[in-house]
Amino acid sequence: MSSKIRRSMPLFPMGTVMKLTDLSARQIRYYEEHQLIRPERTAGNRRLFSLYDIDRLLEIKDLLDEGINMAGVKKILLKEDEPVYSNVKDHLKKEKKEFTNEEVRKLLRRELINAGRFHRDDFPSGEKFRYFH
DNA sequence: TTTCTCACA
DNA sequence: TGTGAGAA
Repeated sequence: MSSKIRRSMPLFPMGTVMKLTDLSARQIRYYEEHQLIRPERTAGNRRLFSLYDIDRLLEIKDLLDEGINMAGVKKILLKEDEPVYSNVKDHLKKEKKEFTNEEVRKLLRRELINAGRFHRDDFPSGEKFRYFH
């Protein structure tokens, strides 16, 4: 899936992100210090944010509005950064094992099934796949 | 003009 | 978190 790549594409400068998220440059840079976002840099050291970064910033803002402090926000968002098998390829890589076409199809099917149980907050520990948004 | 880093009456 | 200085 290339949409994932496109979401991570560095596109927007600070000013645009400030308007889009209604956050101050100070806040945005502060969240970056806390590893909540990882914007790229231009040759001139200017930050370039991706759609994914903007989405993260909006989530941070929501969590903060809900009264959660930075420590809490970090715990929640960094948790999502844990090795997550967002696609079969990553899963295969993690397994260090060759999969037959049939096994790949099984994984894909399971992935689609899981994708369906979207806004259901039941993620048993040990769950191989997790989805957000 | 915009954004960056650094620092704090 | 805000804000201002000095640089790029």
